[in-house]
Amino acid sequence: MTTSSHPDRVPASRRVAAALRSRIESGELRAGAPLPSERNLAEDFEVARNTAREAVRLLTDEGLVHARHGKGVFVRETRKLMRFGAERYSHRLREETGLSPYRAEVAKQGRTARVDCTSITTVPAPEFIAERLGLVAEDPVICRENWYFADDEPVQRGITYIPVAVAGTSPLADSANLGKGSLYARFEDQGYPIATIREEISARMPRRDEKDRLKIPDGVPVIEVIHTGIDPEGTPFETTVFTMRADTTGLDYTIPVRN
Amino acid sequence: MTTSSHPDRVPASRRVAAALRSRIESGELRAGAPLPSERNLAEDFEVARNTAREAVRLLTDEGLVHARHGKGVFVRETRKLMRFGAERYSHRLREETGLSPYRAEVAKQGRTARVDCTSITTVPAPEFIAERLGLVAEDPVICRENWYFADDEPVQRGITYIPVAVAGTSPLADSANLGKGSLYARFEDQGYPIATIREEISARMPRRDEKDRLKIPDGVPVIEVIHTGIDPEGTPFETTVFTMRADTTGLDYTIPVRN
DNA sequence: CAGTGGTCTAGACCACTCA
DNA sequence: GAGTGGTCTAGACCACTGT
Repeated sequence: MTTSSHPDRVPASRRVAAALRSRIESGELRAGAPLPSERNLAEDFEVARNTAREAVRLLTDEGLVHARHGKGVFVRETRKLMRFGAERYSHRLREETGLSPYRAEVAKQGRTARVDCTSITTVPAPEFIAERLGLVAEDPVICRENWYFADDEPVQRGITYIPVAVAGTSPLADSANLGKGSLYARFEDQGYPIATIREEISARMPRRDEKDRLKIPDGVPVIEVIHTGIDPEGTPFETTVFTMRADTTGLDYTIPVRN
Repeated sequence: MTTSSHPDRVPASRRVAAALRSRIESGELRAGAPLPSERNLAEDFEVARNTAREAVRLLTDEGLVHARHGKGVFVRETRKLMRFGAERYSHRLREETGLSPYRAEVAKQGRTARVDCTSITTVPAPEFIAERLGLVAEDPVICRENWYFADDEPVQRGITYIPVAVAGTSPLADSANLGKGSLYARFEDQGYPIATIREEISARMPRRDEKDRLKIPDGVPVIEVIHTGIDPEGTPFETTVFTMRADTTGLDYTIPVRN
């Protein structure tokens, strides 16, 4: 009766993880509180340190806790989300504040925005960009890479593709400093007021380089938005790929439904 | 050991991971192809099996590969996304097809939809629901839990909250079978045609139970959408929390920009 | 310095898959 | 039965953080 083929034996690492998880969910371990050290967990649960470590990793992969080298493992703080919506492209908001959509959003949350334009190049359009801009692949496009910060913390990256015909000789084509109202004001100058946006949204785990540059902790995915700006005639004039960390950033759209 | 003071700063597991990653990105290892077994990797790179295993785990956590017990580790297939947009709430689409928004979307992709309503209960409104429905917390709401499948694969879960005043004695309050056009047709019957939707989007790693029930592989996040349906007078009449796996599902919105 | 997590080793056995 | 990944042990040393 004691031994048999396969009892529903739960691996030790999951048992330890489940115990910790319930102590977190019950509120016994609050946000910011340290977990017992791996060596203590090993002792308390009578497992090897590697097994305790595996348990902690399971929680890390769920985004419940995060480790700080040399300090300990802590219950993750629930961070306030900044949610970005369609109104950030509003002409009125731009006129009232003179700010770019990103700056306006961050200012609204009482934080300090910074945007670094790290590169402006002309490249052949990748296929998925050409599709969205009504070009054929390899057509040249201006490619602007921007990094967005709030209180000096990296928040998102945006890579904007602009047909050369749209950018012309305007600052869009080569100037890092776009002036008052920023990118969308310049599109308006060029004869492309934004009337409609298309936003294609997905989520995935960050690649190593993204994780490093956006300082994304373990167990946190990124949201990827392929954003396309469209003028009143239905002509797309720019596509931007945004990549943002999902624990501090989200989206919020209010959309009329057609009948 | 070769050097003593400051040997190469890159841990062996990351070196192995980087080597595999570049073989994947170069196309040498295509989607669906097996990686060398952990024991082979250990031998080839002259590390312990656990170290090779750690390397594989790094790739798994990036969503690049996935392990199948007893078979091997395989480069993940890029699966075609089903993207859900606002037009799925369109009255016209409903009239033309007689289908619920989900069924219409899945049919459009040539797959077979199934929706299981697993529970209908009346509960006190959680705070975040009460906020969105203009209620006070604890007000009773109908709570409908639905599971959505495409070709018998689980795709998403939706938990819909409806004020009892809205549901009345209609099928919304208690019937799993909602009839032609489904949920949004019934709201229309009750005097709440959908005019506007608000969609709040975030992403996170799945909890253990979500991972199991949605059959989500390692390294794949979920997208969470808090959807609120609003009538022409601006009255919200239902809020649904959707949870969907991010490797097969996405969102696609076309939104007019206010000036 | 002591204590923490990060990496690594060299084994072992279990659970699953497939020929 | 042979080969795969999954779990586990009992050590070891390194890197980082505090005092």
